[in-house]
Amino acid sequence: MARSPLKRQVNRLPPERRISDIMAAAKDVFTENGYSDALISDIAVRAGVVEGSIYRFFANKRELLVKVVEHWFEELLREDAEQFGAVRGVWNQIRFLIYHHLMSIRSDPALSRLMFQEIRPSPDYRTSRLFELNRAYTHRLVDVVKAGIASGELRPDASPSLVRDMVFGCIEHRTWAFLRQEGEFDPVETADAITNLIYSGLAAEQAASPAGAVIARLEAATARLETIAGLPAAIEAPTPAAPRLRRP
Amino acid sequence: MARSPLKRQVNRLPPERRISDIMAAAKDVFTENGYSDALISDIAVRAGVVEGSIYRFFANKRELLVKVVEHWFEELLREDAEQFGAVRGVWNQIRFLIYHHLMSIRSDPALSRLMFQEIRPSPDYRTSRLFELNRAYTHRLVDVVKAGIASGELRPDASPSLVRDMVFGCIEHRTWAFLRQEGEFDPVETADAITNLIYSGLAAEQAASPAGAVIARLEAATARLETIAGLPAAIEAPTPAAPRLRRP
DNA sequence: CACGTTGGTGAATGATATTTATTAGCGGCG
DNA sequence: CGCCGCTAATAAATATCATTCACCAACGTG
Repeated sequence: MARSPLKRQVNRLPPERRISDIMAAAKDVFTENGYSDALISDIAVRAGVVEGSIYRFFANKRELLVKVVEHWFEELLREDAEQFGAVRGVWNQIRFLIYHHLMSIRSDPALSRLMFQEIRPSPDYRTSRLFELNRAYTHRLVDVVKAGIASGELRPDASPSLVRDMVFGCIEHRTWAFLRQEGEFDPVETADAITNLIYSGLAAEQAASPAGAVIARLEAATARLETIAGLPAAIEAPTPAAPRLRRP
Repeated sequence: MARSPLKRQVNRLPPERRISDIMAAAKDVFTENGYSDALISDIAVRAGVVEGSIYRFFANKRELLVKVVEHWFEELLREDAEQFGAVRGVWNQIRFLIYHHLMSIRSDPALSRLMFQEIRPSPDYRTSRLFELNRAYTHRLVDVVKAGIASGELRPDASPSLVRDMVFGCIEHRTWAFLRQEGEFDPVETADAITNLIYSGLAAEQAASPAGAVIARLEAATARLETIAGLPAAIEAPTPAAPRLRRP
């Protein structure tokens, strides 16, 4: 119980300086080792403080991680926002958003990784500041799509939120290999490919698949799905749900 | 040092029985608490064994998780595979794969979550059995798209792997809210919406945006991207990269 | 029925995040 | 100018788990 009366050295620095030192050290250690293999003791050493001091500024290891990622994401949003403001035209804007999301992943893969794989899965994410930031970030695409629909450039029956999920989901799937530090990708080329696909869809020219035939196939598919998957009767077979054809 | 010579009870059961007991208990504890908050001691109690016994069958906590998820995923593949074999037609097959991925997530959200958010991100995932299984699972869509291109039903310039990323990425993004146990989704409706969007794309009718105008917009976008994003000179501006129009 | 072997046991160990008792140094006040 | 209380930093203690290990119950074998 009795503690030896050791001489101790005290490191007195302005609090902002300490906080930014700790966050900088934490960023390095987290990105090098991942969250669970990052040691508080390691962060403390690199920040030039003692372990206990970290808990004076951050409630626990997880809050430290969140603060580090928040800081990065805020920077990202700030610089991105002013550039986006200068882009005109629906098509142009969609392409820009895709391109920049790819760039942000490529520019700091380790932090993107922490964001997508460590923070977003956590149960309290929805109530966090990062959730709001990310929401605002991706919502720009929703707004662009809505504007495009309003102006008649995009299909009126498209779901803006589905487009958002498709675009950002696609980007993340595409970059997963890269996030594991394996391989490279070209943001411009990738952005163009994604934009192109989301723009034109997968179907061949009308000539190759006449409307009637497609709808017939779809109806067959619907019927079969019910049989094969054993859908409970409560869930209705989809109403026509036909792929909207160019010329109905 | 000396251990007290306590009487101890020994639980002698066929090894397969013990293993399946442990895996069942582990599945429950992992899905209830998530990986890092799951306690080995808790798993041991529920399986009716002692902590040390778990390490007789599984090298460590992580291997136990992997085995649990592998088991689930194998079941999933088995039943899915025979159903898929009965589906005919490109369009039909794409819709089926989307629908079934949605169903698998909805049927066991907690296990899907462990697979996508705990296992897939890990660094050694690429060399694991689950990686191979998942690869085979998603590769079916790649094959379907290739076949569709060969038969002329799908655009010949579509990238099959990009379609795969777009579809599975979209599904996962869409179901994230659900994975956090908040909200519901209707697999049939969702599958139809996704299939529809990937099929027809986002662009409005040709009539509404004549080819010339779209290409002009695209070229403007390309030029602007270089300026705004400060692309290094080494990365070339994308070649026309025009959205392939229905009637070039 | 002695005896080696297998596999199960539960306590010990080790690694870390977090807490706490204690003190260094600053600033206000006599 | 010096004492004193207060705040913030410190280093050691504690708590929490995963993992290991020394020991022994049961089974099979000769």
